[in-house]
Amino acid sequence: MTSRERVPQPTVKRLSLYLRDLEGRNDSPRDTVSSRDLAEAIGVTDAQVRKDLAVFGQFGQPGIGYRAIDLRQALRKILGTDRRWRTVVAGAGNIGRAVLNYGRLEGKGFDILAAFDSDPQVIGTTIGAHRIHSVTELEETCRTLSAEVGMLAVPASAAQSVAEQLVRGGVCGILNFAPVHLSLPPHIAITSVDLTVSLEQLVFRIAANQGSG
Amino acid sequence: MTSRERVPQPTVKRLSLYLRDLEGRNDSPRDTVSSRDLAEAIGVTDAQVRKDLAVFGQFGQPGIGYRAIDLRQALRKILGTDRRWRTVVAGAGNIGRAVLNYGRLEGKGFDILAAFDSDPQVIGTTIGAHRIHSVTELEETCRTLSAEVGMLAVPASAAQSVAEQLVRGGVCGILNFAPVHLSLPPHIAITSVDLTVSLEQLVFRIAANQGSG
DNA sequence: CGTTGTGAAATGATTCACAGCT
DNA sequence: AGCTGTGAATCATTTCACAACG
Repeated sequence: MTSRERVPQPTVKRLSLYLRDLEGRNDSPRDTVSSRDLAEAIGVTDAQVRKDLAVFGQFGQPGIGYRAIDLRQALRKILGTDRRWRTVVAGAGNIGRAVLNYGRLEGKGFDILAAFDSDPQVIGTTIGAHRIHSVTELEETCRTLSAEVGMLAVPASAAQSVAEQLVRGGVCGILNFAPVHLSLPPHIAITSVDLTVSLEQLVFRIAANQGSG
Repeated sequence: MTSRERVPQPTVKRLSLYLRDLEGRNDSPRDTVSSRDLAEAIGVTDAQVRKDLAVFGQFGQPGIGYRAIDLRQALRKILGTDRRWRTVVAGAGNIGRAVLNYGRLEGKGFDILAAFDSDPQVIGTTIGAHRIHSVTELEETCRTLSAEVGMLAVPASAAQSVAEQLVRGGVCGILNFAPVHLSLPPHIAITSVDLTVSLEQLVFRIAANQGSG
């Protein structure tokens, strides 16, 4: 596979969207999909689709398109969802609960091996078939389980500290739901999701739409 | 205010992050913050901060920095959180519940006026002080309430249809949690949040780190 | 003929570097 | 001296347009 060092960030996001579309189809082994099909499905240009896929090699056949099944498998491999990821969840508040109940994560390759919270009322309870452990055990448990991915759903005030515990526990990537910037060693991958930021983007665009008629 | 038509998308996102940082400070009326401070807080360069802010005018004083209180207020105005937004929530499953319980939305200017679901077991119950109505009433209720923003947290299979109902109900922006691309008129603003896409970005980057490690 | 893959051109975003203000 | 605002330069991404292929 092409070296992953020079992949445009926007491309990675779109690859996920192409894959999402392909996973939603039930195609027979010979079904093909064109760059135009995928482009319409996610709302970009067909040239964009071809450029995105070309970063990782040649998947298509001129005059025909892409074999849906093969492309799907190739995208899974590129994105890393062709294997399983040992995952833990830190924080069982609002967002943590939603994640633990989400269910579709296992199907996408993410095995939730443990969940943690600091609230004595919550520790020991079960959410979405996952038992909640004390956050004091987080670091050691992560190490024992060889956890690779941490989903961080604790309050902003605790986020940096718990993130550092995850890192000491050996995780190499954190999905951060807390509304703070995490400062961690550069070899730790971080992706952040912030509801407020998303809402602000939305209403900015509403205002922009209205301003320009 | 400068025309909103030519604002780089990445800038809008960073403005939210600057604001998030400023909201987390408790500053006295004379406190100032430099582009370097903000840059470190969110992990970008100081030149980037100045360029971002310069899009909307001149807020700073050479040699001094930005007055924290003023900058915060300016960012709220730019992003649209200096006013209130009439908001509804469609879908009271996992994600809808997390949103309804989230609590901090009101403080950010988003008034949740109504929530809807299709499940008879859920209709009539109360989640986070919000009563759940039948989705059959969605369009009319949105119109009656003059709803402006819809948060879409229904299953993928229902998302396009419910989104269209929101639009007919008069909302002008949708925060889409469903894992599908929405096709709506161009005057409707859409921001999408997809847990799976975020996770795939994360694990792609983990693999990239290890490949070049 | 339809469709891919891809250089070349165009557009967009970030960084540099420094004049000018406090 | 410290810091902003900004034109110019660099870097990144997207779009164009078309040769080559099935």
